[in-house]
Amino acid sequence: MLYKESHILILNNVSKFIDLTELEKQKYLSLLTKISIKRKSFLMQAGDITSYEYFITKGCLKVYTLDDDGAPHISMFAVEDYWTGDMASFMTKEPTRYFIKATEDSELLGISRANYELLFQEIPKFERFYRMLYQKSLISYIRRSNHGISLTAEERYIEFKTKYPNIVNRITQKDLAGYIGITPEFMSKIITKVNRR
Amino acid sequence: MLYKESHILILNNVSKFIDLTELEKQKYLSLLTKISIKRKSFLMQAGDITSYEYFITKGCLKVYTLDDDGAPHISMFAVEDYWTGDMASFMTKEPTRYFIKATEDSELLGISRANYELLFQEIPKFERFYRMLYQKSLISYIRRSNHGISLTAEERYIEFKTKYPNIVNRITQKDLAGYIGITPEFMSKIITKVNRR
DNA sequence: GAAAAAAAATGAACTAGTTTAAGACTTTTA
DNA sequence: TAAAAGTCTTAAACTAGTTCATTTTTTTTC
Repeated sequence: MLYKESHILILNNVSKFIDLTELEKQKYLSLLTKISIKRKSFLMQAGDITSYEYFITKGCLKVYTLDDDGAPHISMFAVEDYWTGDMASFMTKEPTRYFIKATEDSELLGISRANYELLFQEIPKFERFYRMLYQKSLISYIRRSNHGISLTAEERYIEFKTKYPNIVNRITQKDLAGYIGITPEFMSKIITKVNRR
Repeated sequence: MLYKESHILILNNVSKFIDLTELEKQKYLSLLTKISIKRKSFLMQAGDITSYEYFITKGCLKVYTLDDDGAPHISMFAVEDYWTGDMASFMTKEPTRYFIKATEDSELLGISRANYELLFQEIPKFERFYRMLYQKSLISYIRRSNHGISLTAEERYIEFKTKYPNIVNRITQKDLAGYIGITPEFMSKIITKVNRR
């Protein structure tokens, strides 16, 4: 069977953890919705109740909250082969506190809450897939939550650059500051300092 | 069937997400190892390759790393009804960077790597249990990793006190500082300031 | 229950990161 | 392609949090 490029990407992602038969692949793909989104538009805004989780097949999006002073705090950049969304709102049906905005024209595959539940009934192997996906994410978020309180801003910047060299060049310095957790002004100083070496 | 108190605790924890038959319960319990650990002794030290994940049935433990200057950074306090361990080392068999030390005499139930894998074969429902457990943990670690970079130390302290009122009284101010990500001296100042209100 | 060890409080001098403001540079839009 | 909007840089004054040193209080140990 010949698949579209975006479908190949998501099937490869799934195959990192579980094997699917041709029939299961087709069933799985039938539960997904293709979404195109223009640069600068929103996939989600604070207050929304989100009914989808998303897999990025093309582009880049930023996931962030706004604090009381209106300053953005970026929790992740989602690029090709990443999953994103607000799991808390997806699970509890409570309004999200997140904004998700495309920083490039992007293409996603979404799975709705209903289809997510259906998926486990139809192909129980997906419990394993998500168990392993969440386990892996958990390891990196535990790491990140420790680094947020134990590393200096400069150390966090160097870590980000090393870990995601491909993402650094696709985002603005201002957004990077929002991810590292500092002001754009101080981000500018750090970058000047680190590059001077 | 009559169960030991510690077994009731862990079965209740599991039943938050999945239902087990009597036979499955007994099978599950047979895969667990009971561990007793004295205050001030280590469940795990940096460099160990950990082969267990742990459920706490009694007591309190702190999970932490030491930075280059030897300062401790506490990533969680594990009390009754919590799961702990180093998932990264448990999964990859690489040496851990964590220490886990009992702050009270404690009792745990451990599941070995071999039995963890066996569990999924014998009772596939456990894929679902761990999928949901990890999903829930993920939500709170995403939150924590954002708060680490976006809140002040005082705000993080107030959040911790509100979220875990039962834990605050069981740990030292010094350990709390290690969790909040500040020095014990500054922790002391914050507590004096907040309590003065 | 006394001695030792660890934790907590306090203060002064310091550093990492913020705020505000202004000018230069780059990207977007009409 | 010019104007507008947004991003980046620099610098001075400020604040949150650290470091170091000392004293007091609490907990542990024998």
